[in-house]
Order: sequence, then C-alpha cells, then structure tokens
Amino acid sequence: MEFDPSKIEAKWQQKWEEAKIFEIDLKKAKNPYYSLVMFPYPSGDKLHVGHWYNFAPADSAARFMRMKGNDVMTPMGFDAFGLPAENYAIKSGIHPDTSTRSNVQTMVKQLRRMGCMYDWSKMVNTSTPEYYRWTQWLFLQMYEHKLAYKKEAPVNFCPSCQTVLANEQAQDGTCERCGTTVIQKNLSQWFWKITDYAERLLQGLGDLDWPEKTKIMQQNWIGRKHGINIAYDVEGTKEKIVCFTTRPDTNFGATFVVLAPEHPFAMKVMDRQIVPNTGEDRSKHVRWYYEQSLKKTELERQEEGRKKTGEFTGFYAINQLTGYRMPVWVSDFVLGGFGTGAVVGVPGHDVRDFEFAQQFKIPVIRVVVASDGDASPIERIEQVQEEEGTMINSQFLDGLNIHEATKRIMSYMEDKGIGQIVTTYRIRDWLVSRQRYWGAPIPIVYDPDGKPHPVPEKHLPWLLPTDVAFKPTGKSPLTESKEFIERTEKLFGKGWTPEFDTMDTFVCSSYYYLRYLAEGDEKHLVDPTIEKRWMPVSTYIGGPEHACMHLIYARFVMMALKDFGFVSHEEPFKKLVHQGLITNKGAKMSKSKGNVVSPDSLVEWHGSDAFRMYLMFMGPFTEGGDWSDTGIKGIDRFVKRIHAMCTSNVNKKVDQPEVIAALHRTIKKVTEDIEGLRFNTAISALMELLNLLEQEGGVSSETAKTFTLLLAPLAPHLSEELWESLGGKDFVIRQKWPVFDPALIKTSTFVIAIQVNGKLRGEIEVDAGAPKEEVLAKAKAHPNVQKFLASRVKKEIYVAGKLVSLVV
RNA sequence: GCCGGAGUGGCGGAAUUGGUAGACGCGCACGACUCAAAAUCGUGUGCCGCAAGGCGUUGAGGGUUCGAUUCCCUCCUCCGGCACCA
Repeated sequence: MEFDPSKIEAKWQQKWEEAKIFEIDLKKAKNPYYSLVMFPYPSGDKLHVGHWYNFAPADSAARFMRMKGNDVMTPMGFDAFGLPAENYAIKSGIHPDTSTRSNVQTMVKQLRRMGCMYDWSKMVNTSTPEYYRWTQWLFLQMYEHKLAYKKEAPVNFCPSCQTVLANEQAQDGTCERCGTTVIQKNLSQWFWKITDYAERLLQGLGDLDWPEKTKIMQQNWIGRKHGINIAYDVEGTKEKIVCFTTRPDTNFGATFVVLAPEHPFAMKVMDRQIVPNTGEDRSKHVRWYYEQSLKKTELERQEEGRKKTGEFTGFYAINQLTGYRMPVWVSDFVLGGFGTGAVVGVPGHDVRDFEFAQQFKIPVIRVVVASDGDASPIERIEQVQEEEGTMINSQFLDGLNIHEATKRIMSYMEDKGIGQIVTTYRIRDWLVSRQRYWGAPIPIVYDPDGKPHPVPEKHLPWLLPTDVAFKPTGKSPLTESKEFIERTEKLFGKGWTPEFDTMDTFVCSSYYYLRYLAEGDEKHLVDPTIEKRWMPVSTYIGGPEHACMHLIYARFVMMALKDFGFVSHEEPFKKLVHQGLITNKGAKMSKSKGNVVSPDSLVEWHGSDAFRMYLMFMGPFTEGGDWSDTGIKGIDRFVKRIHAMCTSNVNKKVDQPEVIAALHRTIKKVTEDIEGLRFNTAISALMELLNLLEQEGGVSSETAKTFTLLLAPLAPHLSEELWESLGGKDFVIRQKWPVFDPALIKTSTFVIAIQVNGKLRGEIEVDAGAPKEEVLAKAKAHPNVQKFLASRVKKEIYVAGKLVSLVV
C-alpha cells in the first residue's frame, strides 16, 4: 500500500477538528491536567525548528497523559506586544496591529500542520483589547493594593536615535541599531513592589518540581543576605552614616567609608548643607564626581574595569570599636540600590576595599589570620584574606573563628545600639514602564497638578491610540496622539493628561495561563471554581532563558492575585521543564545571523510525524543541540517500515512468547520514558521492537494494535491511520494506554557474564532460579575461564542474574 | 571571579542504588536486486586475528573497589547564568 504522509496528516487533522476532540469542557473535566508551553512571539520570521523542538515533544507528553486517562488541556496563544513589531513599523510604516495579526495567522496555520492537541477555542493574543484590558486591570489591582508606585529611575537612551532602549538593545553599552554610545537618563517611571514578595518567592521554591538549576538561579536572583546595618557618627556633625555589611567580624579593621555618589549624605555635602568645621571644603569635588558618574556610559564603566575612582568628602566617620577616624569617600563602585548605599571599607579582608585603599593610600589592618597561620601585613592583593580564619587585633574577638566572631560582634553591636541585624535582598522592584508604542497603555491619568489617578475599571480596555507615527522622537510615542489626550480630557476634565508609557510585555505574560482558563470571560479575570480545579499548571515547558524574568514575575503576580482574593493558589507552575536549545552552526537561530531553519519544507517533505519524531530522536529533550538533518532518513525508514508492518504484514494469529515478552518490555520502557520526557529512548525502544517483528516476518493484529497505541503520542497521524486500518474503533487518541504484564516480561533463563580479575572472560546461560553454588560451579567450568584460573581463586562474587566475578 | 551543566566511535546519542560500554539511528564498506542509478533488503563496522580468542577504551592524571562512564581528589576544555551586591 502506498504511503503518503501529507494526505494522511491532512485527513486526520480535519477529522480531529470536526469531532472537536481537543476542545475541553473546563467545568466537566474529571481529571484536569494542564499542559502548557510558553507561548511564542508572533514574529515575522514565522515558526522555526526551535519552536517545533519545544512544542512537538510537549504535545507528545500531553497526548500520553490523555491516553492515561486525564482530561488534558493544551492551549496556545501569542505574546504579541513588543519591540520587533514596533521596529518593523518604524521601518515599513505598517501598523504593528496589522503585521501582528497577519503573523499570528501565519503561525496558526503552521501550528495546525504540526497536529498538536491545541484547544484553539481558548487562544489568546496579548495585543488585543479583550486581552490587554486584563493587563490593565492587573495594574489597577497592584495600584489599589499599594504595590504600584512611581519614582525616578535611569533608562538607557540613544542620543542619535532619540529613543529609549531596552537593556537587551543596549548590550555592550552601544545602541543596537546605530552603534552610538548609550547614555543614562532619569525618567519618572512605574514600579511594582516585587521586593515585598522576596521572602515568599524564595521560600516557595522549596516545594516546586523545577530543575534544580533554575531554582538556584532564582535564589541567586532574589539574593537574600543576612547582615547588619552599622550606624557610624560623622565627626563634627549630628549626621550618622549607616553601612550594611555581612562581615561585621572584620570591623576592627575598618579604615574608611564609601558612599554611592547619589547617597543622601553625599548630596548634603555637595549642596553644602553640611560643611566640615576643619580642613578643606570638598563640596565641589563631590558634586563634580556625582555629575561625572551620571554621565558615565555603560561602555566607559566597563572599560574602567576594576580600577577605582572616587572623591574624599572631607568628613570622617568614627569607628566605635577602635575610635579610628575613617575618611568618608564617594565612589561609583558602591551601588545606590543595594544595602544602604554605603559601605564600610575593610581593605585587609575584601578585595574591592583593598583596591580602593591602594588607589587612595588608605591604611590596611589585618584582623584575620589565614588558616595557614600567615599573619604578615597585607601589602599585595593576593594577600587579601577573605576566607576562613582566626581573629586578631580585634580585642574581645581575638582567637575566635570568623563565624563565631560574626555572631559575637552582631549581638554586641545590637546591644550597644550601634547596629541593627537586617536581611537584604538583591532583587529590585519591577520597572514596568516602557517608553514604547506597542504595549498595553498604563491605565493612569494625571490631574492638572500632575497627581496620578487610576482609570476607573469601567473605562477598560483603556485603548491604545492608533493616531501615532512611529518615528522616534525621544519621548513616548503616545504623546503624539491627539485622540488619547482628547479622550482623557473628555472623560476626566480639562488639563488632565494620560500616562503616555506602556507596560513591559512581561506583565502580559505574567498571567496568561489564567486567561486561557477564562475562555473570553469579560467580567472576571478567571472563574474561581475553574481556577481552583485547573491551577497550578501541571507541566510548564519553555526555555531556560526565562528562569529569572518571566518565571519570577509570573510567580509574583500569582501570589499577589491570591492575596487580592482572585485565585486560590500561591504558585502558578507545579512542574517546570526546560527544553534544550537548537542551534545552527553553533549559533542561536536568528534572522540577523541568517541561520534560521524553517520547518515548513521539512514537514512538506517528511511529514509532521517523521519530523516530530526526528526532533525527539535527536537526543535528550532537555539538551538541544546543533541542527542537522542528516539522520532524518532513519526516521523516514522507520515510519515506512511501521506502515508496512501494520498494513501488509499482519499475518499471524498469535505471536511467539518471545515477541509477547518483548512487547511487554517495550510497553514498560515506552511508558516510563515518555513519563520522564525521554522521547529519544522511547523511540529507540519502538525501533527495537519493530526490528524483532521484522525478523519474525510479521505480526498479529493484536500486537500491531498495541504497537499503534504506543506510537500514538509520538506519531499522532500515522497511528490514527493504522488504528483505523487495523479495525480499531473511535480515535486512537481516545484509547486507553496499554498496560504491561510483569509476569510476561520475566524470562526463564539469564545470561551471566563471567569476569576474572575484572575482565570479561566468558558467558553462561543459567536457569532463572539457579542457586549461587550452581552458577559459580558452572562459571568456573567454562573452558575460557579455566585458562585464567591457574592460581587459587581468592574471592567469588555473584550478582544475581547479572554476573560472576572471580579474583585470583 | 562566582554559581550551574556537560565532555563516550567518523556523527547524533544509549547505559549510572558501581556490574558484559558503545543500545537505537546516521554515515561508511561489501553483497543482493538493476543495463545502470536511486530506493529497498542482507552482512559488517574500536583495534589485531580466517577463526577461537586477545588487547584497548568513556576529556587528562590520581584514588577507593573484585569491578568505575557512574563515587572521591586534582587539572583541562566547552556551554549557560550572574558579575565591583559590601
């Protein structure tokens, strides 16, 4: 019988659609299983093989879960706001909405050809008003619950393009498009208080079935640190400078204090609000340094490397422990946003502090002796002692190791009221403002005094205006819209203005998994009873590049929504899996590199089933690899051989016991492998079984049917076709997954390997129940083994059913 | 620099509560079919050997063990993430 995948695939895709077998009734489902893949960006490049590499195995796993008796929901949608569409609009003049909608259409068409179980009735597109009204609603909720606030923050700005750049567009400190050096500009922007959730985000990781690597990355991103804020008096003033440190044990060796250039104390100095009563007035120097640091580009910062710059403020802070007069400096190696923005310098025991001290000739004191006993003065950078050691020159801490000393000094400082034990986090609040057109408008308006007010919910969706050109002007594109301003004045009054910024696209993707469950509900974000049953997502599959952005934001939003009372779960994704990355000639596929491999012609040529299986057979799903189609022939042959076996070679009434045993071993192996997402070995197990059937010269209808069931998640179209031709009822995807019989797997004899001194010297076949003595005797009798048993056998080891090891 | 992960034939890869390394597939070689080629099928494919058999072997070196791809130590290379975070 002639085999034509493209005909078969079109036929079954149509049948599935007509029977609506992938549309899930969320309310009626008995065993909800929510299988989710990270939704794609509807790029003009269309789907590439990387998408298939991600989606096809995810679909196979979902089909498997369905056959195991679950009500599986696998939605698909589009993360449609974002820069590429806007940049394309700037170039072509085509409105992003137009290009996005057409890209979505193309991609849906491509996706349909894959033959996945997507429930298209639940599709979302984040750039449509029906969707982004909920993005805006989320903003209002955050605002209402005081988790949204506005403050000045620097953005990347390209002076030549007159535009704000995302961090990714300003890599290496130059503009992606024109190569101009990017500068920092302060703008007033909206933030969401993810820092309020830092501890919960950290604690929640414990119970998640996520890759360890990803959990560690989130842990580091959140970056919890226990330390102490020490308040130092500034000599001759009433001021105190508070420094955060995790190493108060070394404080007897503190010889200076450094402030971030924008630290409030530095501001007071440059504004001459405080002036040292002795010595030189340094306010001009401090101001100059502050201005320089603002102007400094990312590029200059990187070129500077670790070389330290700074200015002395003219003030001294007093180290209470030693009475040491610590000069107070400003330097941009101290970050304003971490800890207190002020650092106490202990040059003997911190490399950065040492570099600074050396640069500005500040004394170095050793207070920790290294474990090798080295107590010499610290003069070179290699001698800086950050590791384990014993305290010296530290009065009551002397002799203690650094950990005990840390505890002791912390409680000492707290008792004396000079320090406060604190926990800080490295994670920053989420900057959600974007000075961009193609995003959801922030639903805020300003009264004539510039005070922000939320746009009332009844006005959502707060529509993105369309009367905007896309030429960069240095301002948010929405400022050009007459309609936007008129709309605001009409609704709120004369002199009122809208917020012109749009929201980060990560906001759109922070809750889309809930919106799939809403089925277009215009009244609620999601029906609470459905949310309760379907969340959290059973398996979430997507790239590891989202470990610290999307996957933290989504967790934060879910937690916040729970606190607001809209959802019942704390965590959105119970199980997370990262697919590997498919590269081409070693590089990530991208249009700019010109190495994008399109799946279309491959599907045309080999069929979706073969192409999917090839991608899965390439290697472990989580590892990815470099693209090459050299091996796809093997899968083509496999597919044809399956078809031949299950159509023209169904010629046996019953199969031999060895065939039955092999079949049941294969059921076991394929079941376990698909459960563990090890598709490559599941396919090779089916290949082995097929090889055996071919050796037998044919197969019974019973076994052929079981084979078809095992194939169903991996090659959905072919298996439907074979199921039908074998006389199976209904769709194969609606059948029960086969169960193996352990009794049938057992064999009556074992092949035992014989090792002498660890080297393989022979093999014997023994009965399954043979006692140890009998096996050993038989092993020693093996002629080739005898040759090596010249001297006495010192030790005999028998691993039941596996091997005999003899030591002479 | 710090935190992860990986290194196995010509290639993709398989095997780890320590137990016959190289499953499965690609490629290659030879053979069958063919006027021929493609496709298909068969045989072989770490090295030596006609064979029996022997030897070698999982990035490098060392250790534990009857036995190590698997566990421990030192080092090298590649990939991913973070990076002046106090």
